[in-house]
Amino acid sequence: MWNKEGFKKAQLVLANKEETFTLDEVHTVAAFDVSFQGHLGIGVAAVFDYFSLDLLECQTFVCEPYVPYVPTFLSFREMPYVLALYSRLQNKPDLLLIDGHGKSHPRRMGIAVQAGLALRKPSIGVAKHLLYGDIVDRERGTYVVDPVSQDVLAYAYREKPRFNPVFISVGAGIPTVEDAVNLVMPLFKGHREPEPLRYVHNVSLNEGRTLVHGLQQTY
DNA sequence: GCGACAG
DNA sequence: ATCTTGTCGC
Repeated sequence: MWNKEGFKKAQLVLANKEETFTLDEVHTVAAFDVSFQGHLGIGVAAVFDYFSLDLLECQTFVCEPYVPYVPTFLSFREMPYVLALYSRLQNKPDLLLIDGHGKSHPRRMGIAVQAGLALRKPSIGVAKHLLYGDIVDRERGTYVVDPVSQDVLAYAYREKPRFNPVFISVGAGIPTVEDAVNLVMPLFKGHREPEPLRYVHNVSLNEGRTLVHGLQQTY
């Protein structure tokens, strides 16, 4: 079984791990997302051309989650999907885009960080809700800073003035929040979330509904 | 003790 | 995340 203390220790150990990889030229980007239908989790990964946003590949992985969702331990629930999906990708991407936080996490160990470390690939987290940190308005925009160290943890980005922000944070292999923002900006096309994440989210929901319908026809 | 809490 | 109906607006 699992327990919070064990998870927390694992996160603290990982937090000291060295990142032996860095971001070089970005030609392709892969987005990951997981949705849930009943007792099943539907993970989806899609690879896109970074510049044209042409879809190069899309993979799906369905299985029951091993652990429940517990705040600050999301990665232990969703990482299995990310790892399985990545291994199935024929086109290994240059950059990972993860639905969730990176270092904007109480122990700097959001799922985007763990995914980047595990797969040895630069990664960025894009979350729809704040998990940890204080919102501060600065001249250059709205940021999330650590309440203790004041470190900049994320950038709150609004594609349009009326949109709720998404929180862009560094996962692994990327120096600063500014770098993460610069890398993700070209992927926004008028919606709250960047296109690759919108795509995998939609596929995940559709796959889930298809599965449910298929099961219902069994009755 | 109180409030917050990615997906 | 998911459970859920209609509704306002570009």
